[in-house]
Amino acid sequence: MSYSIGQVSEKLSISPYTLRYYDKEGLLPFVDRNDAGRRRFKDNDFNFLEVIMCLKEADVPVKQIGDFIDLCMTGDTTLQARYDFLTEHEQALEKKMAQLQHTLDFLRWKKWYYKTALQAGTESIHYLPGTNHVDPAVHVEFEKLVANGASPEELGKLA
Amino acid sequence: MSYSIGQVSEKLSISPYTLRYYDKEGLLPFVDRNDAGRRRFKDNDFNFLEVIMCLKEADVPVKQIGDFIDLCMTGDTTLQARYDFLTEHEQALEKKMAQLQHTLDFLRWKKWYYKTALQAGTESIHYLPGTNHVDPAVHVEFEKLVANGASPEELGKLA
DNA sequence: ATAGTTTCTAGAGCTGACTCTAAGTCAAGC
DNA sequence: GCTTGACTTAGAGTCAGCTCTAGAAACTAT
Repeated sequence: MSYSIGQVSEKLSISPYTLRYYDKEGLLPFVDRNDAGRRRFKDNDFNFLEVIMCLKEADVPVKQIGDFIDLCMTGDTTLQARYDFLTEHEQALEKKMAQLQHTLDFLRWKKWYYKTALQAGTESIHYLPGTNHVDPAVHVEFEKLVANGASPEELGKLA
Repeated sequence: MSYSIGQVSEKLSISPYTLRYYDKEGLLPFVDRNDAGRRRFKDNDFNFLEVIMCLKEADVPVKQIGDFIDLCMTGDTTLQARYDFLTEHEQALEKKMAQLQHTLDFLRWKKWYYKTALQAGTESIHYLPGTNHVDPAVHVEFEKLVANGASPEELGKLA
């Protein structure tokens, strides 16, 4: 069973332009061609494509994905290097997810800030008296609620 | 207390170029200028900068961050819109984190694939007999281990 | 006062990742 | 045989998000 670039494009929701671009960048050296020079993807190629999409999702630059594919094509001598490559990006991803959790918590504190402002009808309840500058005590209050067991997610929810 | 662009750059580890670029894009309308036209950041401005960096971290495009800052400058009539904006990006971020968890699990299954190949000294243990195509049963085996309570993270770890 | 550092603006340049155009090839249906 | 549509290449164009340059003005330290 083999697939044209259009069929692969359809299956993976990637434009044929992008697939050709990946090929040009050396990400698809495993793809065969027919007599007319047209790309014929095999079933096994989807394993590679899956890895490529995974690494893209993990924000690995196209060039580095190409390096990994090169390792794959070289054979068993690169097994350790491939393992190390994946470990490196696993760690980067873990770090990123921790960072995003931080970001999410910040977003939720800001939601609580606006929720309470909405309930008061004005943001000025959060300002230092006589200014339009936020009172640092407001964030402290939020942190206190969280420390007492409230979840940031729930605190941000509008009734 | 006020801060020059260089001091802010230092504090937040953002280049002055980038700060000026953000200003040009309308992200910093709250920043004052001195008589000579130089930017003077106030303590309160760091609240805005914190929000800007948070939204950047959440992959919100610069233009949309500008829209949010515009809402902030407009006053209490936009409280609901600001709350909704944050909710929208909270949801996008939750979705993204779920996707990244998927990606992480995939990375770990591939680590296990290479770990077992390394232990065997060759990737060919995963191939269908007489081919260099991966046997789909290999992934099934991994999934079985996970279903039986093994953690993908541990399975991928080299002894 | 002067040298060195920092800042200012406008605008050019860069990078990554596509995205498309042009001109041509090939396969399928009428 | 001829049209239609999917494919090919090389190379140009686009977009976001910086990043830097040039030339002028303004602080800072001696």
